[in-house]
Amino acid sequence: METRSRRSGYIPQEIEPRWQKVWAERGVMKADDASAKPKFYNLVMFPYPSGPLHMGHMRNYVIGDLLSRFKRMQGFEVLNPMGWDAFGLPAENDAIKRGGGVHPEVWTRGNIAIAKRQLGIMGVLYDWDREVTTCDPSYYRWTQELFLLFFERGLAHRMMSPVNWCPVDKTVLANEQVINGRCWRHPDVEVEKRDLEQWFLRITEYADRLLDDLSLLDHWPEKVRVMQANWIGRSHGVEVEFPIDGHPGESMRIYTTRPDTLFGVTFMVLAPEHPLVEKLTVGARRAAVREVVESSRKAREIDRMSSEVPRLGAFTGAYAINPLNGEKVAIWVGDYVLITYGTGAIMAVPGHDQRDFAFARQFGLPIREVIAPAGQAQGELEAAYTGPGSMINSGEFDGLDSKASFDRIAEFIEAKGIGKRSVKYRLRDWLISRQRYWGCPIPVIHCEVDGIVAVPHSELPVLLPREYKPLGDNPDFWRTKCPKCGRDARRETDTMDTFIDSSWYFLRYTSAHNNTQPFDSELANHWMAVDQYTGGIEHAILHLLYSRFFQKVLHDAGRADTTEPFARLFTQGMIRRGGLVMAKSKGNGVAPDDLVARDGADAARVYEMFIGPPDEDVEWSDSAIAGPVRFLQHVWRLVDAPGSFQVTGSDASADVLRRRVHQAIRKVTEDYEGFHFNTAVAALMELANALQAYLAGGGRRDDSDWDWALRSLILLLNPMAPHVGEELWSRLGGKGLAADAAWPQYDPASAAEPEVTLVIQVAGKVRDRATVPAGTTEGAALETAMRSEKVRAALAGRAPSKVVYVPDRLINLVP
RNA sequence: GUCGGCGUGGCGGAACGGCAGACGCGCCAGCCUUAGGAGCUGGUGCCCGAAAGGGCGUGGAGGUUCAAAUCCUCUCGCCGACACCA
Repeated sequence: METRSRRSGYIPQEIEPRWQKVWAERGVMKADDASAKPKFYNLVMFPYPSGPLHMGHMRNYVIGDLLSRFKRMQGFEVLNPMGWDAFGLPAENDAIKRGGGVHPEVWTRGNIAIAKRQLGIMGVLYDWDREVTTCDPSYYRWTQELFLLFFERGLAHRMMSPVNWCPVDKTVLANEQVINGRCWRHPDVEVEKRDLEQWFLRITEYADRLLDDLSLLDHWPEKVRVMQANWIGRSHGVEVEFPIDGHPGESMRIYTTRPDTLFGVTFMVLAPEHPLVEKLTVGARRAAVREVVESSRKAREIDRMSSEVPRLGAFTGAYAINPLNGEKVAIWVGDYVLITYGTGAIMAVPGHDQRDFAFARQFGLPIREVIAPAGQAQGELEAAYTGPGSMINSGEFDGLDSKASFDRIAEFIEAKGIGKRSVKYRLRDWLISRQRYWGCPIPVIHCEVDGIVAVPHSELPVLLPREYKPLGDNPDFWRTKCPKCGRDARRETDTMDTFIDSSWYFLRYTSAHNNTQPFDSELANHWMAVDQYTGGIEHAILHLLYSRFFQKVLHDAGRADTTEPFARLFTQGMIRRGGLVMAKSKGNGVAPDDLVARDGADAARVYEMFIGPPDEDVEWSDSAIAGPVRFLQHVWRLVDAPGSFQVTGSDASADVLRRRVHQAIRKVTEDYEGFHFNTAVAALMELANALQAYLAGGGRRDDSDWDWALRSLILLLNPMAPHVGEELWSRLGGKGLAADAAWPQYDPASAAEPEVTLVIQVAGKVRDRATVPAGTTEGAALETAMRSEKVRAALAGRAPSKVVYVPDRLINLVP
């Protein structure tokens, strides 16, 4: 491929490898644990090495590298590590697909090598001494250690449960990995429900803290915090016992967040799986009820999740007694009630709950109004009224405000001993068992006598066998002895969800070679929390919630001071091409290798920053990279090619040049800090244009103003285009590496413009402009405005009745 | 359905309530050149006009304000998340 830059003298292919070598040799991005400088832990979500990286992935790493270089120049000791989320199904699937028997480890290691090389040619630097690879025994032995820590603290347990099963991956999935009833990896594959005994982590014990501490994360995107809060789904309600008519001692316990509607209950509904269904159903209703139970069991998860009517439902023949008003209400079984939430049973208030309303309509059940919006009953309802109002048809509670009555009624219920206040969560415990080979083995042993026994710490790691087949099919792996009694025992053959691996890797980076514990607490406390975490929004719930959970458990275990792992979070947008997200599977990826070969890494980096706001999705353009290419050539010629600009005779003022530089330093610094990289590029281009205008006006290249202006440009550009930065810095005789240079400082007074353009409006319309000294008074501005013929014409003889003056900006004359 | 985000030139996108369209791509004209997919100079929202100048313009309709892309209400369109959680 031909380069675009034959004539400019800027040949990226000649300088890039040279500087990459220098950075590596001098250990530019090595983090010093003992540095006296303020620390800055800059982290980009580590990748799953599934193959070559494309420019969609690269956006992330360029942002991270830019920040690391910027923060270093600002005087921080930067920790900027990288690693590989290397366990996972794609390694197995790919190995199977190719049929050639490629071992997942070989596949994974190969991909790591490719990605690592690609990061290198893009000029992206890391402290590779701290590299972690989650599939390496030197890492997963500590994942196992942490599992045992959870186990010993009662936070890891095994239980029988209806779980999500992906028939393609042949493994169970966490709730978080089921999207609309489908597997997160296979959007066209519906998950099945199976009853299996599985390992869970008790994340629900941390639900309150995970929710409440979101308020500490004021540098996280609001969107992510809202998503996590919704996922945790805490609700405050009341559990109430409804006695069963004709079954003394038996009662139906329901959960409601609307105790103010208790007088509006016209029927009750049990989930099909509820144990009372079998007990309560009367003979004549048995067939109909069984039909509902069977159909909903067989119904595909996806249908059951749909809120479309018709629903499955049947009357059981039994009645409950409303403990508040003594009314007998029919008990139904209905598939819209979930056994997994609350008590698996509800009181139905069709007047004020849309789901109950639909069910009542479908089966011709009564509807009663107990909340009136403006104190007035609405009569026949077309839909449930779910808003606030005052209570009616509610005995002694009539007239109470529906919202305010919550506590009144809750107290009443508690006083009568028929129920109690209760908090429920949508969040479920985290299912971590996976029936796969390529994952971290769960370090426990099943003994017929001693039950579940932890593998002794001294015997870790439980190594994955080399042979690629399910662990359950590998007796050499699972045949073992009980550590307690020494009898024959069976090793656990499930591996862990790979999200466990990534829930603590940021801690491992702080002492990546520690061989006595997962991480050194002192070093972790030094570097944590991560000051800046950058990654994709797709992890808003999964990875970010799990990592927060781990951090809190490790805090409770006395291993870490910090309770939140990531102080500041940035979620970058995705890059599309041809309207689709850039992805290997879509065949629309742009290889960094090709761009580097043609235009150089710096142009590719600048283009990725210039392409649009980093938090938004953007469309890749194959032609628009020409702008950044020209820009870098332009900068190059400012340093290197004295004769290449026409002199046009415009003014060359050193004052103007100095001002432009101070303005650019301010703008670029603020934009880097605020993640406005696209406008930072624009500011750098403007500065380059200002330097050129200075030359075009006959400005001299041998004075100190020029030299300082040029060096400032190079340093501001350096985090974004580091190879050009180093090369030109050294050609200008800069001391040391640009990467080690101090960030330019600006002086606000020197950045201020002495003259401003005053916009002159008449009745809010721009009629003229005038150049006036900064700080012009209102009186002088008005005088200037009235001298304008255009203004006088617009006023047409009328005198302004009102004058609005915004100093140094605008004057508006209102007739 | 609920919640959230976004609608600005041919294109990507700028714009503390105060000059709409910075910066760039593309395009047009000129210069330089053996050559141009290089470089340099200028132009480029739309309409009327030779020009000077004028009018109109940030999805649509209202509103607040001296002043609205920006704030408020309604509405249309696109995108995303959640989706029977009682």
